[in-house]
Amino acid sequence: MEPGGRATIRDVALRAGVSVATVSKVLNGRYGVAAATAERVKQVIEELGYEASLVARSLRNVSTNVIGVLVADFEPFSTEVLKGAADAIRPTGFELVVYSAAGHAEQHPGWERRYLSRLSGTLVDGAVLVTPTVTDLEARVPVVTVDPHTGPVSMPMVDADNLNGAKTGVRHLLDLGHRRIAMITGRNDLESAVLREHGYREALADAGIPVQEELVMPGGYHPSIARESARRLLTMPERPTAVFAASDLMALATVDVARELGMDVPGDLSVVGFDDVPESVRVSPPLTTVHQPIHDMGQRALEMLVRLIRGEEVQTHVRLPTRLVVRQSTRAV
Amino acid sequence: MEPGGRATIRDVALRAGVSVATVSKVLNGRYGVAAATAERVKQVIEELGYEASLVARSLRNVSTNVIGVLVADFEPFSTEVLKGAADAIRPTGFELVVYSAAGHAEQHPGWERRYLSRLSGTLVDGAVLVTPTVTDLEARVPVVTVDPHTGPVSMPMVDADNLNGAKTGVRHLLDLGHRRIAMITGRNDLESAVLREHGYREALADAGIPVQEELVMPGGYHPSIARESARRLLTMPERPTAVFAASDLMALATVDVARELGMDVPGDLSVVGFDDVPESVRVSPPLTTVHQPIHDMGQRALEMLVRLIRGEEVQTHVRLPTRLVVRQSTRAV
DNA sequence: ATGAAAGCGCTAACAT
DNA sequence: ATGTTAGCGCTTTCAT
Repeated sequence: MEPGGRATIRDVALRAGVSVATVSKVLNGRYGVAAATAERVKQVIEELGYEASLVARSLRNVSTNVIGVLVADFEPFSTEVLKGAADAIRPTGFELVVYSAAGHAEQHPGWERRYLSRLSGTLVDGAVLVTPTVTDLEARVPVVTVDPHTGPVSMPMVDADNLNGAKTGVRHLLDLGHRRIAMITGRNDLESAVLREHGYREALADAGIPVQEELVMPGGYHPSIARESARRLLTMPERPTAVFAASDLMALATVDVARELGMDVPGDLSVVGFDDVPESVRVSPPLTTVHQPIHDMGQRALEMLVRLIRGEEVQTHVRLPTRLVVRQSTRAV
Repeated sequence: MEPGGRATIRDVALRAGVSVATVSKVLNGRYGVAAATAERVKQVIEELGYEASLVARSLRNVSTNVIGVLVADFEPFSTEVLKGAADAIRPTGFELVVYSAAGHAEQHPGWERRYLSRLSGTLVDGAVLVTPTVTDLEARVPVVTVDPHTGPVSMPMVDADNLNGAKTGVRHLLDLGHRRIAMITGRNDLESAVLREHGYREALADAGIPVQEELVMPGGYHPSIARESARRLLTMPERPTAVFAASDLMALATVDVARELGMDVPGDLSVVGFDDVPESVRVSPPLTTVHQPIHDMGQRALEMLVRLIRGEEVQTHVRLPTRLVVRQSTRAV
């Protein structure tokens, strides 16, 4: 063992005067080692601060006792899922490794397939995929997805009730007397975004108000695109009195634009967001928005995964309720 | 290759009618492969959706192009560090794996040593340790620590200016005319907590006010312990008019206790926290607190690590400034 | 009770 | 240009 280097099982074996096989047995509590020998080996392990390499071990073993969470990036949504997953993993005895494309995901669509391929069968016993773009992966380990994109979803999934969340948000505006309600949409390739738009349309339909297509503008979940759309909406001859945005960040952009145009929120314009990100409460006025139980989604996904790994049955689709949080960006007309 | 299973390099070799060595060469862009052969191999790789196992590869290679972040758990502090690290890693081309003890850390002090041992020399080229309890690890890869515990720190580290942050917080109370200022401290084994207490003492000393030891109470960074201390402080015959808590969560606990005792914050009691966690703005009244640039700490730590991996020089200790955020939990006496 | 040896998937030095 | 082989650190038969 080089100075400063990591001790390997061979270093331990050498120093204890036994074979690596014996050390391995001690390590894994297998039978067939004399008490005295085991004791000596343990002592050397202690001295050397030896710890078996996760990599070598998992190359050899079928199971690793490690669960993987794959994320495209660390942003508010994925980190919140992570917290939920961490809470759920505690009692299970599994350990957690999170693997991130670190923003290279856009350049490589299908990152989840590649990552899963790189990790499964070796490093992890199962994986949680957060907002994957590919939804019909086959892996040699169980996989659960959280808030996947559109497409045929062949994997167990956890998502929020985007449809009813959107309906509730729009109905809130309706209840306040708004009739000209615009929407800034998300990305069409995201199942959640599509459902939020459906919710908007259904809420209006339920109220007997025809959807005016010119009031439905793209936002792409991008503040800059949302700004553009907000500007066009708010400078229309007959402008809307309320805007429902498919995400908080887009709602916030809308508030900004309204301000720039000299309007007061909620005085001249009511705005409802979606997600309930931390920022939504830090801004002024605090944003009325539809809360997504992101933490719980992470928790449930992990629980499902563990059941799957243990060979138990699971519900293939868990949909968690959303709820409206009324703050101060909405007001009666 | 079993159906549904992962393809290995052998499957690719077999199907392309070449040796595994050739496939490996194609995979790594090495010379010595005929264009036609390379083409065929690439096609098979495509067909099979083959991706080299990270584990097998890193067992063999010295370098893996992966950076590890080791955290005891996913909580607000560590996830914020993660976001910073993710932002910093983007331009570097490294990928990120986060390994978590998932709450088993308390039971196994020295988790960072074990984890580092399990990962270094194999899975990762370097590691960032978030709030490690052990500060003098030697690993075979570069390591940078974020906000480490007390002790001889032999590794490069990033932390916040806890001393001046605390001084600023206390001085703010002093400026508001407070004289009986209590403190609820953190954990003595944490360098940051010790410095916060020093800052409190220095600020008082600078103002010519002797520290009254009965006003310095333990909080252990634990809301429940903080509650106990707050209760004792606030029921003293000559109770303090202000409390400086070493963390927001303890400050919030103090506010709760004050309420239970029928006091108004900030009317009857001013409270200053430390950290500026998201909750501090969600509560009522929003908390005056000392902001820690956690995101930047993660970013800087990762940048340092990459330099270290590349064999460049780094500053061994980076201390980032804190700043006071005045909200509504403080008022002049 | 102990150890020798094979092999997990991969890369690289060394044949051919 | 291609293949053979050794070996990374570990676990697990299978001998002894």
